[in-house]
Amino acid sequence: MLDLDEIDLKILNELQEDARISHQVLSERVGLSPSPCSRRIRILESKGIITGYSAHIDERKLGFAMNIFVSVKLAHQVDTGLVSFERAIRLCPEVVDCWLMTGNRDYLLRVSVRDLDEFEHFLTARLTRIDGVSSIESSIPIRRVKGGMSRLT
Amino acid sequence: MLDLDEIDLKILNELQEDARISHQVLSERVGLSPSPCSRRIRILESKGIITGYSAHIDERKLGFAMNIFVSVKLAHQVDTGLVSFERAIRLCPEVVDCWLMTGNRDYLLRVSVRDLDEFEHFLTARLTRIDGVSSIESSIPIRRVKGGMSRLT
DNA sequence: CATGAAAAAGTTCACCA
DNA sequence: TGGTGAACTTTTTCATG
Repeated sequence: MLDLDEIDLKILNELQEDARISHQVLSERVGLSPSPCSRRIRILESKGIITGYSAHIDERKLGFAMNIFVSVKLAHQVDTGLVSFERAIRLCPEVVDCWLMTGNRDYLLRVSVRDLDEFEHFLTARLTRIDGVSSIESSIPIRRVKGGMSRLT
Repeated sequence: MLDLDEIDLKILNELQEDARISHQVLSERVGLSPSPCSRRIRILESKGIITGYSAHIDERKLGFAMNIFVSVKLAHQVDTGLVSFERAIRLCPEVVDCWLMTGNRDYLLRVSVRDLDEFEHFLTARLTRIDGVSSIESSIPIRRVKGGMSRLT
């Protein structure tokens, strides 16, 4: 079903580092000519191994200088909690990352804000108003050491 | 210095959702013609607002089905701890994300592994062997609810 | 900033090895 | 599967309004 060889992994690696590289340059780097190269790309896309392409945007340059991790626990009695909580979270522009954790109704969020004032507003005007939210814990990172790329090897 | 208008934000949004969109289609969507559109893109790149383009790869399809968050605390006495720890982390293919947290010598990692066996190997053969690592706590997410995009608004 | 045309570059396809 | 070359599309640049 998958059958990825070394060349496919090289292609994935190159496209992960620069999605707008031309097929010509890409084909030279992976040691192929352009045609089979673009064929392989289309196969990788159709198999769902490549799921899309996106521009990387420097959030700090747009004014979102702060990241904050927030652990959220939902109240035990709320039965439709997960679905409605997740729907609410997806509508928050501040939340850039959200994981459902093992353990009961535990979420880990990463929120992106301009400053602490905006974070306080996010907490009071949004997060605490979502139905079923019972406890919140925040921690503040200083900087990102590594990130943004998928594991390939 | 920045001077981003509505159209620039639309461009960023479109490129974040599909970095390989053609300039023609993009220009239609943002309500411009292709020439000024590509000029704006180049400006956004040169200002460092767009920092790159990358393919999204489905890690699960490559066999990396599990994510694990790992909190690491470094021993207090290790002075060159941060630099050498970070260098070691950058060399671990399993670590897809790493944040330096506030609080003393605290890191939050996200590691991507095939299964618990590989995770155990990562812990015993890699992480615990890095100089200065004093305590480790793991938590396992069930699924990602939201993620992968930068905040724009 | 829009338009339109021309030049350059990139992509895709049929066909052969 | 990979290579070649032709047909096609897209991108870039420029003159003009």
